[in-house]
Amino acid sequence: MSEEAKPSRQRSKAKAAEARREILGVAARMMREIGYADMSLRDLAAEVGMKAGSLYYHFPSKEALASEVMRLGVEMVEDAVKGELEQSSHLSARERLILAMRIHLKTLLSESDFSSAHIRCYPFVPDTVREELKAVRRAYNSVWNDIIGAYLGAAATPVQIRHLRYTLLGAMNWSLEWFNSDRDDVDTYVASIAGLLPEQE
Amino acid sequence: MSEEAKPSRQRSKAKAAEARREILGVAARMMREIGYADMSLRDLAAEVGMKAGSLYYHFPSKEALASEVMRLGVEMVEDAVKGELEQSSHLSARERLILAMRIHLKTLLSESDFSSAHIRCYPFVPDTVREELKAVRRAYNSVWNDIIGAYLGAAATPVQIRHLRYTLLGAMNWSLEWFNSDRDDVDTYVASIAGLLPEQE
DNA sequence: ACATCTACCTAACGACCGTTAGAAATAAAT
DNA sequence: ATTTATTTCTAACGGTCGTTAGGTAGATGT
Repeated sequence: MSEEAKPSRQRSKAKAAEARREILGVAARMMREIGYADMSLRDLAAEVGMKAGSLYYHFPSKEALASEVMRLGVEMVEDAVKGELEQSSHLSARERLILAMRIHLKTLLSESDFSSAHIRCYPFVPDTVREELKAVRRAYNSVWNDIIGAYLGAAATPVQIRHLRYTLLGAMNWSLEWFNSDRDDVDTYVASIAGLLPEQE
Repeated sequence: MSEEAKPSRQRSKAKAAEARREILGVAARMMREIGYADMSLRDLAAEVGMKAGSLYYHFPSKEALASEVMRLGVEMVEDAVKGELEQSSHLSARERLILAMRIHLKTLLSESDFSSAHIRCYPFVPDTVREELKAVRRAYNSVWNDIIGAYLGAAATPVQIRHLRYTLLGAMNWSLEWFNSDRDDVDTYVASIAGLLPEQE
């Protein structure tokens, strides 16, 4: 309530923040669709109703913009997965794993251009950007290590965990290459993967 | 033996063919490493000891060059997988599936820059190139449909086959993002995936 | 010997790129 | 009304890109 009535100094800062968010959103979509290299700042600016130079009021460089898009992409899936898992402590380790897959896939395929932009662009983004993303990526990896470790049980070796993580994340992230929301359904595909995961004793 | 003594008209044509092959090989490696957009024809030419314009003696455009690299990439895995399967008709459907995975992965990770270039660059290559690749890609997909169909048995539905294909190809192709030949081993990873594939009755 | 063909080079064209300095516009504060 | 701060624009810089036209050195053919 007091938000809208605040002194106008705040309003203008809110305006800048909104422009920033819009730039990030458009950048995420463009990176997902055409990649980092082919995303020109002139095209990006045009889509948010600006000229290329004006973007530099909000971001110091194309690399910094892309880096933020991709960092948000990891944080979004991580928050979604962790948030859902916290509400589901009553589930079995296997059910929690399957739940995590469903959330990861839903975020990727229908909710976050940021996450899909991260996955698609990571291999070809400048080294400096990849370096900046190392920490968030490791954090998200460790989330999956926990989930999979709990599923495989105490006898699981680190390499077993790592391999299963690669297999499952590969099976999920690869969906960016084929998933068509007109034809495909996230829950059906998750069930299909889940069929490969036996109950552990 | 008569090859080296052939009239020099042949020799010169062989020279051109060799330059062509070298260009293709370097292009494949560059596409895998830095992507289609960041591969400049000047850099590519320099690596084969030419100037950029000279590439146009061998290829009509960058798109055509990339298209040929990627087409060869599919044909290489396809030939490797089909060749190995033909020599292994005595194996069970499950064993044949696992064998196909091993060959696909080996080709991808240690033998063919062409195949990995295809996988990595496909999402961001010009539409015209993707269009040209539709046929070879469909052909390779149908190879996997056959293998997986035989594994799942007569009761398998098309969507079951498709989902398992996506899962397995995703798990394999994703290895381009993490596989490190100093630390990882193809056979070990294949065994890990195979552990998820139960024997069918 | 001369002519032809092969494989490459030189030099440039026009287009687009990320980025920057400084002006202009818009809104806010006094 | 004037000053101040915020946000965007203009216009350009230096650079790289794919591509092309025309030239050239050397091998080949007659």
